[in-house]
Amino acid sequence: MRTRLKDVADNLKLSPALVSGVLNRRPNVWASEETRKRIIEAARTLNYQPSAAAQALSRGKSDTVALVYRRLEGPSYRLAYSGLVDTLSSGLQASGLGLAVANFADQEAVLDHLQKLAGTRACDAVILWGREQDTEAQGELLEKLGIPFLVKGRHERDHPNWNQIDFDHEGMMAQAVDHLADLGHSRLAYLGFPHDEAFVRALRRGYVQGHRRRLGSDPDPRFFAEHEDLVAPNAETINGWLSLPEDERPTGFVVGAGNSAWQALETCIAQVHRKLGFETGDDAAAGVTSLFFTLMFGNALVYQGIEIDSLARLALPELLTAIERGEPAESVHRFLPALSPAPSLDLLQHGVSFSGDAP
Amino acid sequence: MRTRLKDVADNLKLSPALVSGVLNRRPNVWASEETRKRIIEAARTLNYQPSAAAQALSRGKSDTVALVYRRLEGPSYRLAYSGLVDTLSSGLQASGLGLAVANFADQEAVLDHLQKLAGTRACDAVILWGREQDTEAQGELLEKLGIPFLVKGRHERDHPNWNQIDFDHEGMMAQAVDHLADLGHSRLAYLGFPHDEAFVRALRRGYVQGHRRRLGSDPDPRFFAEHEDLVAPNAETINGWLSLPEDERPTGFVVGAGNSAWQALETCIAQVHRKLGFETGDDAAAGVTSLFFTLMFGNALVYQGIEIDSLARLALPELLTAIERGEPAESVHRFLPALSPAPSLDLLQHGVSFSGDAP
DNA sequence: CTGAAAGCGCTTACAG
DNA sequence: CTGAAAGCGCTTACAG
Repeated sequence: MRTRLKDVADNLKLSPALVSGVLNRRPNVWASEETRKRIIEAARTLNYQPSAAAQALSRGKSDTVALVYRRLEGPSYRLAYSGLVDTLSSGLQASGLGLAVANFADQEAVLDHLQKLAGTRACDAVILWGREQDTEAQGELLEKLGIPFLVKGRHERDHPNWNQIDFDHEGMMAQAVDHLADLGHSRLAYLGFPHDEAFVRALRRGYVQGHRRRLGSDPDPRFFAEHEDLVAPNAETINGWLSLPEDERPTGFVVGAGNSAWQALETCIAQVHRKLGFETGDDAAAGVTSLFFTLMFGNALVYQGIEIDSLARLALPELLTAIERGEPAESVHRFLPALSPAPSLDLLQHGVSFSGDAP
Repeated sequence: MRTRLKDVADNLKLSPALVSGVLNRRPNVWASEETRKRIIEAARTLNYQPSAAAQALSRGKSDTVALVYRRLEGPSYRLAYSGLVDTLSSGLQASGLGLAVANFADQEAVLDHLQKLAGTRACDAVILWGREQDTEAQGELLEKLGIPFLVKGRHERDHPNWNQIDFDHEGMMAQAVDHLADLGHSRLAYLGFPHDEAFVRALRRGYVQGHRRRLGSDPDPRFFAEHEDLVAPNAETINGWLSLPEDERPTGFVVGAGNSAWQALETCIAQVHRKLGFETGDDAAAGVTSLFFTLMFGNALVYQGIEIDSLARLALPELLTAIERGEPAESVHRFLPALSPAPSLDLLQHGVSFSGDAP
């Protein structure tokens, strides 16, 4: 049988109220040092653990934060979330809070669940993760329901007062431009995603603004391409660029896309007997990659494994404060990761060479 | 203000007990169809949601399952877990159960937390994930505490009665041997991990037994190598194999290791102007890879993205039954995925060739 | 078919 | 410094 508060109190011939007060360090509870010691000792000896349900019921809070999101298909989404739960759970645990996770296939189910969470009081706060097109309505619902929340994404325009967190995509692209300019490249090209999502727009914007600021001009529109995450369409565009006269073609590449763009870039460049690198005469590239990525031929600086958990770690304190105070947190967090060298197989050092075929 | 059971009852001039009984479809509650309809309708209208805490307290169960694990460092571990939480959460949700997640840096903290979970009754069952060396003691603790649990891993020897789930690593390796033999290869080599973990041993065992069964002999001990997940040591071994006389060297490769082994294999084979493939004259390989993996030069059948969530999906029903019955589930589940073609860049089709240097 | 009552295990004023 | 009492919002026999 589990030991209850009453058991501890009976054991010490004290009232449950006093034992409860001491164990919870309640400020206006007066007990001699001696009594406190006995209480704490007895609780330990009897292995007393307060019932979570009873505490939740009487305190009116669950000491639980819910992570709620719409499930997205495909391994890249999975990847993008990996590590998130780890970080959230351990961060919350450190503050004595539990993490409940719930995900659903469609937005309607998510909204239903949020409504239910509010009704059953199963959590004190919510963390929303996912694409802005989903999280926006989710946040609005929580706002209406008066539940503190933290949302991943870029809602600064329509909801500047939301507690929100995301990468500083603009800054990331600007850093990439700076790096290439530092290496001496002035004709830059951009490989991005074609999607109409907030982070894609931010990458785009960051590239354009970085280009203006650092190189004093708008990017050459010929050298701006956005393709799905497939090798072939990227390769076609890149081959077009590379077939231009030597003094016209781009030599620096900013990547705001996935691994397929990188693979196309490396392959195409190798086929014209060049490579990505940091030396004079090398072409150069910088930008984002997926979590697992290895260059085959050359070297480049990348945002690799840009850790989604950095985000969580950054915004969690604010959320915790909001939970304690019971009022919404208001803050926009943007995280700017650093460029670092991508791992490379350095195949060119190991006997690989190319004839001139195009993919 | 939230609406409580009492509000619904007052509204209908009924007793809370009746309303509760009808809403929970309790069998020995008698109410006219008309009354039932009115109750359900009123609950809907008033947006009544029973308090999770109150239900947990009075029912003595939390309708929550806890996923507890020791946090392992490194992206490959992350990857191996990605998708797990998605699957568990949605699977449990479908049965009206919530998922609580807690992870800790070290084993001691995990055990503490399990003890606490038992004491606070914060969950009805636990799912343990991680390496056998950790989960074994965790499972033993839960067994002692009398909490139903499901554990990922291979505990069939010491705890055959545990509800446990893992891949059929033996079967996977045997399938790989069969595939290579089907292609006509008889001199096989094995690239594995050097670790003393249950799944590594199972891969090893599966290869050896598969080799015996299909090829009628023990594997050639010269062609058996286990290296850390790094390219260089794998490449050294493979180069040794490839330098043997044509009619002695292995032509089929079973991989029970990570992407580095594959990268070494591909590079070394390409440098002797061969490639992995399914045609006569090709070398061939089959085995496990990490979630994100692309061949550069050739083709092979792999267990790619062997989905950890298949495991969860497979064992969850059993766990749910155990929770309902309140007694431990007893069952060993092994999941055998199918080999499928790895994605390939097919660089050999696109102008890549090799000189003879060694990595 | 229906309702009053006790109980789940805590917390929180409040009176001493 | 201490203890009796009410309350959190349900569920569950139990008596009608």
